[in-house]
Amino acid sequence: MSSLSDESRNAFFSAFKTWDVPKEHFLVKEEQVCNYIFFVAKGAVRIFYHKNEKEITEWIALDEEFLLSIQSFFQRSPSRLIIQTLEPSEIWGIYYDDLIRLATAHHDIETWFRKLPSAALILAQNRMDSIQFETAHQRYQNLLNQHPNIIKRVPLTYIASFLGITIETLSRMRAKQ
Amino acid sequence: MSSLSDESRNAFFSAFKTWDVPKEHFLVKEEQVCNYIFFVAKGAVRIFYHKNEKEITEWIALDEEFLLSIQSFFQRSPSRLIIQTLEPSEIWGIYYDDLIRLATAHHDIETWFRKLPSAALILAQNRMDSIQFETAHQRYQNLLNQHPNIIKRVPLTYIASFLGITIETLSRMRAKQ
DNA sequence: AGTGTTATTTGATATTTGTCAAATCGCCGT
DNA sequence: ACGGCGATTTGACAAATATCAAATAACACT
Repeated sequence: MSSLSDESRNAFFSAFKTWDVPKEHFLVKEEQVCNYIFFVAKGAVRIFYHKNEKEITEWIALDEEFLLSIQSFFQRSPSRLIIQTLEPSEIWGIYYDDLIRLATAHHDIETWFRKLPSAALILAQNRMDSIQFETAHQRYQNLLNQHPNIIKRVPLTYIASFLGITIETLSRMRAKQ
Repeated sequence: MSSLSDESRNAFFSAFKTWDVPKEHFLVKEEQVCNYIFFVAKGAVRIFYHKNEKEITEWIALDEEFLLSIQSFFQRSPSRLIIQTLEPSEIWGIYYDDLIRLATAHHDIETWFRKLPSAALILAQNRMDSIQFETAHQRYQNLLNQHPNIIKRVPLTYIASFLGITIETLSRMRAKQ
């Protein structure tokens, strides 16, 4: 994003649609195609999937963060991931076809756009790393350091699910500072 | 790959270079750019990275499997991942520039190529899922079912590292069938 | 074949985290 | 302010896996 020219950036932001959505509104439902790259202008949104009967939180985006189902958006296929607001939120979104049009017209947008999946892959690998090699306590501390607002604003269930631990364990960690 | 026309497939395979490499040969060293998509025609290759002082196995490819550092190959940036043979192997590789040339000439190759990062993302997410929600024993059983040859041919250290458990635990699992 | 080296197995114990149950807190609507 | 209900905390205990140490097995080289 920082790599875009002013002109491209303007074109990019002009293409956004905006919505005011209530709490627990679905931006992408299960098996829907994710047609937008979303930007959470204000609010809180979780991205999760179903595993057995449970809902597994993959990420929680607060104010001024992008999110989407990369796989669904890029492969134009139904999404395993579900995207839902946790608070009343102001959401922006750029539609797939519009983004393709922009990418055709602006080479730097094209470049940015093309890098998204492999950038997401790096994030996924980092997260895997953290689940595999860090203790639950370290993961909690990292989240606390890097995203204190998530800890403050979001109910324990979602955080515990994101960290891959039980609510009880998370509660105990929180207790000893 | 199965989606390619015969013509494209021929063009694709003609573009491969081939090498006979000894055991413990590096196909990609740390911080090098991964310039090839590799195909392990015969042999065994591990892909791993350094975490603290340790080597973490990300995957082990045996005969007739593709592998590469997606992130490095697509972003043209230094690889965190290291690729090294575990046995004397016959390796094929298609060079980045050649693949780009092919993708320009053959639309189905372009499509295949473009999907690689988001396809890899799905695999990464599945693996994360398995690390997060399956027990070590389940992961071992799955590997045994899906890739029995890895268990047979590859030293415990690499397998244990891939499964995210200690050698001792793996040895014990193996003991009780 | 014999020796040194590395890989694997086995045992005892510690640690981390999960599970189940119950108590308490905090918020929402009236 | 009150009652109710979901969210969070706390406790006791169980399960899975790691750690450390030692024994044994497999292998590579002369």
